[in-house]
Amino acid sequence: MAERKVNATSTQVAKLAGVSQSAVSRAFTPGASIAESTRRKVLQAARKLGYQPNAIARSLSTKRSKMIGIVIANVTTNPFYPEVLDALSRQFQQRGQRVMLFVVTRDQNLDDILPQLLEYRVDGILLTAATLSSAMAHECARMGVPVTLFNRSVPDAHASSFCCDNIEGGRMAARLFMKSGHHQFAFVAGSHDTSTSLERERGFREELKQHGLDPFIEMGKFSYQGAFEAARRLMQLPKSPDAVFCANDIMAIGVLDALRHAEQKKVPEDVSVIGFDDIPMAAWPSYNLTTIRQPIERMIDSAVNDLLDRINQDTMYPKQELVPGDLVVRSSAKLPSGLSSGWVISTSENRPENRNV
Amino acid sequence: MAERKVNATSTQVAKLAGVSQSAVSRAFTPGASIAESTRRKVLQAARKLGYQPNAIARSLSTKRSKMIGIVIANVTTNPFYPEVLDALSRQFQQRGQRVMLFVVTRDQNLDDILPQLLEYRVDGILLTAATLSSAMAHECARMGVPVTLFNRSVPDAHASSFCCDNIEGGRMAARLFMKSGHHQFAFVAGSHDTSTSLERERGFREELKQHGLDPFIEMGKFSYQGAFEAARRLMQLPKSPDAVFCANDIMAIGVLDALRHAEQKKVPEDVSVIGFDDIPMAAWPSYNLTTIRQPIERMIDSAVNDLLDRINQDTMYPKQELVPGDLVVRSSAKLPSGLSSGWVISTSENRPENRNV
DNA sequence: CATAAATTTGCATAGCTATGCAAGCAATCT
DNA sequence: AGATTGCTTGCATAGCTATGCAAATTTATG
Repeated sequence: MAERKVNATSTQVAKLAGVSQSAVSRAFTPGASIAESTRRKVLQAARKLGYQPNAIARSLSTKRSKMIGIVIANVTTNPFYPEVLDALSRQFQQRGQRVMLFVVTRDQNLDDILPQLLEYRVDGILLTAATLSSAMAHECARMGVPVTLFNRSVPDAHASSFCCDNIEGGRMAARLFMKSGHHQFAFVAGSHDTSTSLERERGFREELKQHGLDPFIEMGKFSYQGAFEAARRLMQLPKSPDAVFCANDIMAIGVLDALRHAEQKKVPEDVSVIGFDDIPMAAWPSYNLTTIRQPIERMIDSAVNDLLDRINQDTMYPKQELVPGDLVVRSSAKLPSGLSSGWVISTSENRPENRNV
Repeated sequence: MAERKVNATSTQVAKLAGVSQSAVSRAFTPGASIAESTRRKVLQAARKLGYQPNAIARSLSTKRSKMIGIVIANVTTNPFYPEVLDALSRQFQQRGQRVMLFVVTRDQNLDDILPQLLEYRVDGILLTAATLSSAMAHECARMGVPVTLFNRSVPDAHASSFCCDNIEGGRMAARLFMKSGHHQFAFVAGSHDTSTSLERERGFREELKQHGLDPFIEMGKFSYQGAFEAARRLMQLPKSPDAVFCANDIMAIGVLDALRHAEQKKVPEDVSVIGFDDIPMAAWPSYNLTTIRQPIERMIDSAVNDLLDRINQDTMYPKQELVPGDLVVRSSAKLPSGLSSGWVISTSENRPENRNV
């Protein structure tokens, strides 16, 4: 590795091409004022020297890093989040933004890591499965860095937020259970301090309450294993539930496995299970999970657009958006008469399941 | 968002603290020559102005961005990779490096995206589930940016590479199958141009060949769905296999589901299945997959250490490391006499399965 | 107390690119 | 031909921090 040439600079390229350093800069700036002939000269010299513009220097000069900070949690415990990360990364990439990534644990304090993003002068911040302290929200606002929350509702008006309509999702689950004649209901929660879990629980509860019903609640810790154990506890109850709604799919799958393999229950004959998210595994024949689908692509599109818009015009106000989820009917929950497996029930239209992923 | 203060600079802090700009810089540089009393003055002024050092400017000045470029694929199709990403991100974070992330598809050409990393002057590059053209390897070497491959063997000597011993893994699978009296063997490949799949196939083949045996090969496209279909094709064969080794766990799970739900086969009574990776799902009671475990943490540790070492001393040569995998015995493959489920067979020791994740 | 040694400080500059401005130039119009 | 217009170009500087070096200050030593 002897030759380790030091990186060429625009000045060196300029010298070789016989032009000024400004010309080199302009040759690499789309839309800059430069004659086609000199641009060619510059590019040729650049190629000869292996020159590549220095994005760090550019960032310093333009005060735009073209980097977005993404903070994400649960990436190994819930397949929904790799899906989100993939879509986000692809979108930003396509819109000319780089991604600075932080993978955190649910209990990790963001107040330590947001400063690290701000230090690099990211143009915007996107938080997934993570919450924002209001001190930090304020700090970001002060630095003029817009923040968007994905899948968490917003603590104050300093940040945008894009969520699935969790409350309505919970209601849909409750309605489906009731229509198909269940009697004992249960909710397997993720945690007691996460808006997604709380809201799904609330919708579920409220809808049941209108019929004078009340669900058991068990804690599934947002994990397969936690939900597995929660299901076992539920089955110990004197009046064990025949309808279990879970705060997400990975927990629903844990519940299914516990029911079938540890409790000798048949699904959906003995117990019906509904999840939330519609991760790819939900469609596997081992599970065939009835669930509320979050329209990831649409949600991500909105979130990315909002963030980039707010980066480009700092007059814009943060926005809160609620995207409706779709009930995907498969066979982990008993069907009411008139409904058959393989249908997607959305607020606007119903259609056979036919997913392109 | 009226007040959007412009970010404070070290010069402003210096003025307020009544010291020079250099003093401010030194106050934020661990180990710099500065009196404790002035450091306190500086920090106090900094707090008052909400000053935070500008990492972009620092990078320009020090010629170290403290950023690592990570390129990763398959993040939604194989749970192994979220696991890898999580570990990598955590490790780098802990060692004071930021992560610039690119999520790619398997067919995407890295030659378009590596320049984007180099443009930001990342200190090093880590590629996972992605291959490196030798032109790009050369380019990185020329820029003095070390590259490490994770889970891909190396195309030339310009990059380090950390892999599980795939060939030996394939051999272990073949030996287990043969010891427990199987007769027809099959391998479900990922793709024909990926070193992991090719090497696992090679080990499997070679070991069988020593006993005059030869496996069927089917293509599973590195996905659940692809392997599901591959399994169905295998079962159409006149002498359908009773022992199927898959290039990874997610495909093994696809095969299991196809056997059970589409082909009415019992596992392992009719067909034995072995996977590779030991993703968390492999331990779920629905699957109980016998598999070759890749020791992720150990591999990541080595890879991260190697990369950081090469960043700090450019005299070091790239390294190729092969980490042995462990055979994890569960119940998706018939057991030879004397072996019981729940054991981990490694090259150095055998022990009951007891995993801390 | 005087001197040597060690520590702290500020000055000046490097690191690389983008861009406002004025000057240069060619093309167009009258 | 002379005046206008519009495009290109280079100059000079800003953007923010780190650091070698010499000067200034403090501490230790005899």
